[in-house]
Amino acid sequence: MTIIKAQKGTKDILPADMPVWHFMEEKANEVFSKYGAKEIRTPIFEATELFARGVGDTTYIVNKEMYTFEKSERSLTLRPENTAGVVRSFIENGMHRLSMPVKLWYKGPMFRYERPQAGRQRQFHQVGVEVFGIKQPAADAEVILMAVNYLKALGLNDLSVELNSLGCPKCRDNFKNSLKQVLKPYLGELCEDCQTRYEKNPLRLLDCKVPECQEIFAKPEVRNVIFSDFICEECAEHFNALKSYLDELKITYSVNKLLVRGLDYYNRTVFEIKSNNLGSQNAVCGGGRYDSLVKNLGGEDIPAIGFAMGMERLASLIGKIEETKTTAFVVSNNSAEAIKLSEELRNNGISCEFDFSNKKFVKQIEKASKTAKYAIILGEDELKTGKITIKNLETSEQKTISKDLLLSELK
RNA sequence: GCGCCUGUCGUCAAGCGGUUAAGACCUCGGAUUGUGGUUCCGAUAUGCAUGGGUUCGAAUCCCAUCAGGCGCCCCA
Repeated sequence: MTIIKAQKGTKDILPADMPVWHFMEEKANEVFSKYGAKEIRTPIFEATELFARGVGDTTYIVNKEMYTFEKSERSLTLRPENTAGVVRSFIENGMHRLSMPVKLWYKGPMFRYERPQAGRQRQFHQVGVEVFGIKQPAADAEVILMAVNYLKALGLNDLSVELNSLGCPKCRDNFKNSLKQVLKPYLGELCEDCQTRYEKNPLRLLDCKVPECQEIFAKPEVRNVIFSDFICEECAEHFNALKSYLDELKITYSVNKLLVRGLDYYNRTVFEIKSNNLGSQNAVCGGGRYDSLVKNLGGEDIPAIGFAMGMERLASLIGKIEETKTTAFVVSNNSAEAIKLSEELRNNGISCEFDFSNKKFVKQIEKASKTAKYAIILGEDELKTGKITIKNLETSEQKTISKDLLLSELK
């Protein structure tokens, strides 16, 4: 019999990992609620077309990394990210008629067919926020604030915020054109990837790491274009306003002109939060503004901005959190009495286990000391006298009391 | 999709061509038939990811496959 194993790039989240995951989930609810965000859960699979139109059919994710399958002549895809799904739901449920802003947060598994490595799995989890309906830069600031404060609530401080503005479609086109123009003479020298990027998505040229391409980008005339303030007056105003909000809020950030992000829907503000303790997959958070996505997916013309964080990456930064012990463990050789007493305690809100196999008391207490705070000893002596012995397993204090007093002892 | 490295019990590992496949933790049992976290004993791999090969002889060398790690790519 061959043993069936978890599929490549997937992982069990085991009981020992749960305290960290519960911590991340509880903090998400706690922090995002403070900003008025409500949780939303959208389906794990959607129409393939949603991602092609939403995320963008020239993106790496949509082209190479989607889990797509056919069912009843429909093409379905396991979601590689959740923004498209949330936007779909926003439109479908008529949320544009709610009073703006509509703030939604989510958590859940995402799927991308990639080569796994540290901090990168095929099934992974994201927690994220989407804010709809506000075009003013204060919304950008608030969204970044939500991300930063969530990370703070998790106790993560050694992080840096990077910021950029991609401009609006208009000024971005100008930038793309001047970029293409200045690179034209060097086209033959660029790497293969960059040659396709040149045609399909010139912005992505900026994050190429091939040394030869970097050399070309370092040439003064190319550099001048890359680092030029290409964005139009309105976009620049938006970006400046955002920066001054962040300055006033004492959020430290750095502007990274090369920050582009791989999803097509972004415009104006994009940002990333990175950790220095993660190896090469070091981005814990990525996000930005996507003012035309709602409209492009058939909804009203509603601006939006959001971010997503990789929960596995967060978990590895948080480290280990101890499992909580159950409160009581009933030590007894009388299963009938033990199960009755245990259930009574549980009905009063006290977590409790008991020994099923009538092992020796030594063994039972040993087990109790590993999993519980109190041993409740219900042996022959106690059964005869109608009393109960309670032992605090941390302090070794022990007393025999009448059964009615047990609950107040445990509270 | 590409490159480099790794694969011995549930876990961490020693072993580097001839060993009875160390050791530690966990688990289970006993010392201790009603008192734990210390101690002491004992049990637990005919097996070294899988399949081929080389050799008198392979966990040890070679090849393939699978899985994992890291980097590129990409991204959370």
